[in-house]
Amino acid sequence: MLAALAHSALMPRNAAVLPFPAEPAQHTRQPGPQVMNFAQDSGIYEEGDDATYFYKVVSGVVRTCHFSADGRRHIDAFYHVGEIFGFELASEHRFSAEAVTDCVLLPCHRHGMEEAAALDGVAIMHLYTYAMRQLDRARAHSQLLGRCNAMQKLGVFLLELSARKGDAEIELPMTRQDIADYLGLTVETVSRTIAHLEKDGVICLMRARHIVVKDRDRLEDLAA
Amino acid sequence: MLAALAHSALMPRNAAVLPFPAEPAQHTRQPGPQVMNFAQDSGIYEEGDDATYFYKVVSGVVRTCHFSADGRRHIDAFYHVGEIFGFELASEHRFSAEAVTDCVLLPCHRHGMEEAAALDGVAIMHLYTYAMRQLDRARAHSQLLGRCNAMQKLGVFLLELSARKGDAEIELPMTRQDIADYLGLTVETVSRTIAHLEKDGVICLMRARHIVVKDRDRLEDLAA
DNA sequence: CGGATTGTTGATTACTTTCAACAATGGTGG
DNA sequence: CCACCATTGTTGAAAGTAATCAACAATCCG
Repeated sequence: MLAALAHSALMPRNAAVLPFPAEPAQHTRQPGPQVMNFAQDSGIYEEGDDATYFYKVVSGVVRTCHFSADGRRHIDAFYHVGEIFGFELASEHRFSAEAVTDCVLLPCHRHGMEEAAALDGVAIMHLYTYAMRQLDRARAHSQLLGRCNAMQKLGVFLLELSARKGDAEIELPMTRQDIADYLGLTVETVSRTIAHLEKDGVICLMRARHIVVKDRDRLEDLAA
Repeated sequence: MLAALAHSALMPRNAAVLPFPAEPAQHTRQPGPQVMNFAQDSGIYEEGDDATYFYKVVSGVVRTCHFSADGRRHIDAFYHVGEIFGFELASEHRFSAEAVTDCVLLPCHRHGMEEAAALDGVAIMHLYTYAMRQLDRARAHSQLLGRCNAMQKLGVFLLELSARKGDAEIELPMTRQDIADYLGLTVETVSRTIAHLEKDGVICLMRARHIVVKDRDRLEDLAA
């Protein structure tokens, strides 16, 4: 069991990885019949739905979000290939989930996971590790929202996307509105801030959704 | 094991409870020699310290925080009696912890916990439950920081304190600066917003640290 | 009592939002 | 294949909210 912990420590910091269901599904060119397809902007589940299933992203990007009484949307997180979302402690989902792009998802039955955990110490250790990683992510996000101005928020956001891809060239899967709702800004501010970064030569805006990080150091200074 | 899950579901939503160490310590009038005392504003651990110990609050209030390069402080969370803080996935603490008031804390050895978890399915289930509860808390905080104005932030903050105590009369253990750093505001804005709430008759400011919620409904409307 | 800390209040500034208009893009059907 | 329309993104001007700078009041300790 402690070996499982040690192993976890070696995994990438923010990865949302669970060992179930079996990995093969994401490696096959033709995903088995157990995967589901979701069109861009379609809902996967809604806040308050029974959390019977959680999902692993096989391809595409997913957002989890919450709508407040006055109609404003808060995006809690984006989930990329290989990541897990929708796993809850409570019986209901606390956020809605929607497809940012066309997606292939692998739905996993929650009770299956819990039964596996009951039988298998390693499985539950993974559950725990998953929860703690998500926690780190959520805390980092709180810090970003609480302490930073628009420029810093965008800086961190772009650096994260770039780091995830391991490349200075970023293809944004989400709209400006998505970015705004994730960073606690408005579309206009996101747009203006990106324009400002381009004017300063920190990034190059090839197309609206295609950005190249020109000066990573300066971006990191901003994001500090 | 599933019984343990069901039990967890009955516990208060945001409680940060772990079964270790044994509960008796918090019930004795004279805590045993294993507890530690911390004076107000003293540091418990610093960001980057080895996360050898985590802590349970026996009395007092603790804040976990992070200092950014430009000297600004972000308070991640406040921990009250019975709650656990400083439990990490990584080997180092990601935040500093400080005593908001004079505190009595019960330090717990991390490896002790992990060994217990390795041997005991219920123990690790509690670990998992703890992590997921903290996650809910962190996500709610992100939402608050990302989507709300000063008035709404203060509304939610005061309602939480009031709910925790189960009383409309609140004794604030923290300074305005603490509140500001927790809500992503400045001291001045916190002070002004509280004054505004008082002028509107929503709260009554007995002393700076002693607030009575006069009109809970209106406060909830603000906080929505 | 006196000094330091904490909290309040006022005036000004800065940043972000809001409102508005327009440009670019992408998908669809003729 | 192109034109058209809806969606998405950008930019400008004005307004609003919170931050900053500054001064003062209240409170807490020694």
